[in-house]
Amino acid sequence: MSEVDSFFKSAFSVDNVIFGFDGGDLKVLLIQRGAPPYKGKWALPGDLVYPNEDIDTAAERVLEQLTGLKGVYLEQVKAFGAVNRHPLGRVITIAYYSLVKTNDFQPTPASFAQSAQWHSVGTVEELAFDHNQILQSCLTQLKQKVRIAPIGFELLPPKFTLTELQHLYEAILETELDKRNFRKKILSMNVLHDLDEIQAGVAHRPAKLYQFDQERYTRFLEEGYTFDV
Amino acid sequence: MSEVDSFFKSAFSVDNVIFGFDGGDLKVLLIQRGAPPYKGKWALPGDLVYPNEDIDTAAERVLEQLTGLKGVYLEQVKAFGAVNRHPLGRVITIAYYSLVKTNDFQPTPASFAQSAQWHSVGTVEELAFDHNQILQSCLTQLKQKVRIAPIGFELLPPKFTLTELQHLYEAILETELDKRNFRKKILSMNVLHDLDEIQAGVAHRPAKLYQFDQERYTRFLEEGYTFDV
DNA sequence: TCAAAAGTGTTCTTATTACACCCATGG
DNA sequence: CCATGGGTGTAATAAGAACACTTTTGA
Repeated sequence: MSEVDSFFKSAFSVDNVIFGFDGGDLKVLLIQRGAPPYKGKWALPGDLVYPNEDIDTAAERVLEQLTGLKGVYLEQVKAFGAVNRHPLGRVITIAYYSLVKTNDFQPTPASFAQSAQWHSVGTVEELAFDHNQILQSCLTQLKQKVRIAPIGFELLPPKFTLTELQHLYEAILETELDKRNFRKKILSMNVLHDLDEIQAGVAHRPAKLYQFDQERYTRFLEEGYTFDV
Repeated sequence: MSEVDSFFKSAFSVDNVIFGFDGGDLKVLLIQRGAPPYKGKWALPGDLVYPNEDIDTAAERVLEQLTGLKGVYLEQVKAFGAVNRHPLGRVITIAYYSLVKTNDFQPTPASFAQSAQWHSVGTVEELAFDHNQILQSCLTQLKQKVRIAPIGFELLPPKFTLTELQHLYEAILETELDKRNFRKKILSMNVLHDLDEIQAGVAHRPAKLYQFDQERYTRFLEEGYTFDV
């Protein structure tokens, strides 16, 4: 084997940390590996990148195979490339995270998985490969990003209450927020559209429903507006 | 060729955006390519990752070959993996940036380069591959990071004046800062050690010299301190 | 004595925090 | 009528922004 060939004796994969929110905890969608190595262990969904496929496309493909979803929020975090991270060869992986609405689909284990299941981020067990480390990096990045960009909405249904939004931020940031201050701040950003609708069928005063106003946000961005929770 | 083999018909490289500061502009160290493709064009220093080499190690190696420096600030940004980003095959690259003190070395073109030279970040010409895009990503990340972590000091000599530090921040953040407010803020963080020394040989009132106090910063971090310019 | 950059405080404005009660609904 | 979560305002404090003059040195 020539020297150049040996450089090409390696592969790359993508791993996708799919975040969801069930109203209480921040969740991550894990698969149980259906093939060695680490058969039976929980892991992040991922796959090798096809030779003629962009890495972003590969990440979208992994997401779609597992959830059926297209066009959801997806962001690359970084590459993981320790020599021995994969027991069967040299495989560098590119980590992504996605934000999905848990009600939009039922996870269907893709070819590479025995099963797929939501796990609370706070109580994730030991995962295959270096996936705990990857999850941690994605979580750190999400925490930062959610404060400076209006991406939290990606985890909520199109219509939501302010309390739901607050609980989402509390779950992601792992902190408690003051109800009045949170509402004041989020409403003062002017990117929520008051739908003039209220919850139905709840055993308490029904809350108003809001919607994220993407158009208005885009317009504000052009004027130099910054989102900042 | 089997299907599995075709997955392994690819390589990965690292590219390292080496930032420096000359007192005025933020600089980036570019090489002029000595071999095809893009022979003669300016590019980011980079190299293929050896089969038995961690990607971080590869980035350190590229840096050392070009500068002779070890142990300097180095941070991964992200991977670039469009199918056609490299004209000769499928090559994914992992982008890093480093912060160096320009006075510590003279760049020596490594084997892969005809020459190496500092360029002002603001006036970088068209580079080889997708390197303009990579540079842009690293710059964006540096801008964010420099505000929340005391890494600016990595670009300055061990002893520096507050005005030099301010000019550095102005160059990175592409903004003007108020002298009094900047000094108040940076001194209130208590991570600068006043050396009780002053500049010599300047045709104006000599400035006091300061040093970044890494130990004190580390101690503060443990107490939950956050750096924030 | 001039030019050039160093050094220094105060006021005003804005953002952040802390905090407690009444309201609407379903059971 | 009770339990549950929804909804609201103000005062105190802290952080950020704006701003001008005196000092020290070398030429």
